[in-house]
Amino acid sequence: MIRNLTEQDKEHLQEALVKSGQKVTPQREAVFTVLLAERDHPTVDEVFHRAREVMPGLSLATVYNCLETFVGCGLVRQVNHERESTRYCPNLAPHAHFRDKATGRVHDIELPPEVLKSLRSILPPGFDSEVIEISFHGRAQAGEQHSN
Amino acid sequence: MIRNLTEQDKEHLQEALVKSGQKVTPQREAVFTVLLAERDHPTVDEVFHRAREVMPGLSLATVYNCLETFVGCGLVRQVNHERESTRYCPNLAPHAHFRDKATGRVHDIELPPEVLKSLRSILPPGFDSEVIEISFHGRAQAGEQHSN
DNA sequence: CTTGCAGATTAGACTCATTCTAACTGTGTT
DNA sequence: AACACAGTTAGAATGAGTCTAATCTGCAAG
Ligand SMILES: [Mn+2]
Ligand SMILES: [Mn+2]
Ligand SMILES: [Zn+2]
Ligand SMILES: [Zn+2]
Repeated sequence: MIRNLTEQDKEHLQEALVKSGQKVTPQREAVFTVLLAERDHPTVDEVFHRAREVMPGLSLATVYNCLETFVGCGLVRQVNHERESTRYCPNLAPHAHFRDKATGRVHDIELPPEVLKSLRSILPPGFDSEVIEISFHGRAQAGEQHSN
Repeated sequence: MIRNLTEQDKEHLQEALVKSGQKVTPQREAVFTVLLAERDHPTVDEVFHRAREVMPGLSLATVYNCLETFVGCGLVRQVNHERESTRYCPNLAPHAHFRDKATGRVHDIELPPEVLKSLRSILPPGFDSEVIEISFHGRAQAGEQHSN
């Protein structure tokens, strides 16, 4: 269930960390592995429990630290929905999030470049946006499986 | 600075409250007045302090209650940005939010119907969204005054 | 080798926005 | 008057997230 990182993934991790002057550690590998294994936008706590199965001594503080580090070096995105616990997403392609009212699950929604562009175009001159967050909230029919 | 509600606004408030089986109270009027007076997306605490100037006995709990009530009956929108305190917005037209990195201020960004439509169109069949939240984060040049 | 250092990890304390609880108030009804 | 009921209130509780201070872990210098 928590299969190991591919060589590709390891390189991706290492490059991003080293590029921002930080080290690859067993804890960071474990946390990153968890994020890639199941792309269901886990909360910190969920990451913590999953990672512990493979590294029992891991602390919650370290999970917070690792995730912050990953966000900082662009390996992972933070996903916020209203006041709920922060979730984490390793999908680096531009996408929106859909939270299912019924299940609480969060799905990735592909964001085509032209839609992104039309969104940017609504900003009046003088407004320069680095981050755009788009989140939907509603119902997804069962059967509409994870476009996770 | 906290000028009174117009007859229009009073009717709007009353209608929304009564329609959902709730009462118009002095506290609710005060909180609503604060929201309409300065449309700068205040936090609960900011609403609290502003409303107190006009109603010194008002409690923080009541401000939370009023705002929740208003959101519930569609008088006001909640605005979330990452993990910051929740803000409140009485602008009922469809719009996005832009948070200025430098000042922390939140600006309303008009959302034209065709952009809203193109956004809805990215949802795969089976996904039915009731709420769409769009937030930008970046820098607004001074001089780009409140498109509040 | 030792030692020193810097970054990383850890447990636990702490913060603070928000929620909850239980007492109280005000208004309208029997 | 006694009651019902929504709303208000102060303060306690919650809990995600942050901070602190004590280790740990490589690695590099002496
Ligand atoms: Mn969100
Ligand atoms: Mn937001
Ligand atoms: Zn995602
Ligand atoms: Zn707004």
